[in-house]
Amino acid sequence: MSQSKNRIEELEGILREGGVRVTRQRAAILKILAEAEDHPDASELHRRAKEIDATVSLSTVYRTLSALEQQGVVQRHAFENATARFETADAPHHDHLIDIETGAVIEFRSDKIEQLQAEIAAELGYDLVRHRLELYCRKRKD
Amino acid sequence: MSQSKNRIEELEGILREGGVRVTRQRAAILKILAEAEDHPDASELHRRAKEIDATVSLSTVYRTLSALEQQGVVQRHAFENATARFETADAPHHDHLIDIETGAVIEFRSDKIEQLQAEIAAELGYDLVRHRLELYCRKRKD
DNA sequence: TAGCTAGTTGCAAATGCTTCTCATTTGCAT
DNA sequence: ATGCAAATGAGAAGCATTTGCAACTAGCTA
Repeated sequence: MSQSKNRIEELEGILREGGVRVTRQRAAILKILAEAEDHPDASELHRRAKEIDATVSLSTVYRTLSALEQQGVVQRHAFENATARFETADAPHHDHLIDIETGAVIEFRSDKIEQLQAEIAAELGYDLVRHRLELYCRKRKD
Repeated sequence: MSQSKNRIEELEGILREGGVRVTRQRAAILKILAEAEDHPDASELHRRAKEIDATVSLSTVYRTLSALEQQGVVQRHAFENATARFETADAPHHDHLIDIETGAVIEFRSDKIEQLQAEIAAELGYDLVRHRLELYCRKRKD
């Protein structure tokens, strides 16, 4: 896991450069986020972070997530009928497929769709700033 | 406006068939919705509905919207950092472009994107049930 | 047409997620 | 080491939305 250790140090560096202090609590949250393979929400992050540092409060989780989001280190997603979920913003841009039975999230990317979106915006006289594309699916039965 | 009058009677019929009573309050909300050219939120609908029937409460607006949504008569949208907005579900399926400066909503449709979405879901072993595609844009300057 | 009854209503209180307040603590530049 | 602005924990506050409850009413029934 020295891989993720480097990752974490890198993220801490980004924060310090952005004038954001790396506290014990933030280090814990950062570690949890960097190692997360899923898209946890604030209370799940809180639960996990407390295992590293029991003093982390839910307020701090929210405050840290906002700070990290502003630094571009974390991305926030608001999927349908659910609390906000988070992921580190290291992977290249992607959209999400949500399993409506389990809540599992799968990442995917389609350059064709990306391009079509920009074209549509342009046709309507707009510049595309960002988008949200979510596919709500059910596992194929057959 | 006898056009929209028919529309409203049609919607009322759908409700009655679904075992949902058409009360004074619901009739008012339905009329507002049928005539709306935009995508109002609950409190805006409340404001407008009160002009027809001053007794309509915000609770009833919410309860009615839920009922209408369940009957498939209304669609609910949760755009970024905003309260839920509603529209009648009569127009064929479409996605939305949101002007991030004014909050204005423009509807569009791309069969190519629709098709690509289904293909992506299939490739990942899923059946696409529904999706959400929103383009957050800024009006082109020049 | 009057009556019945389950569905609806308004109001206020409750929810649940997220943000804020404030007194106290702490990172980190000097 | 010191100082001080930034960060923290605990709990209160916000806000959109939902819910409990007692009073009403749509609309079927006789």
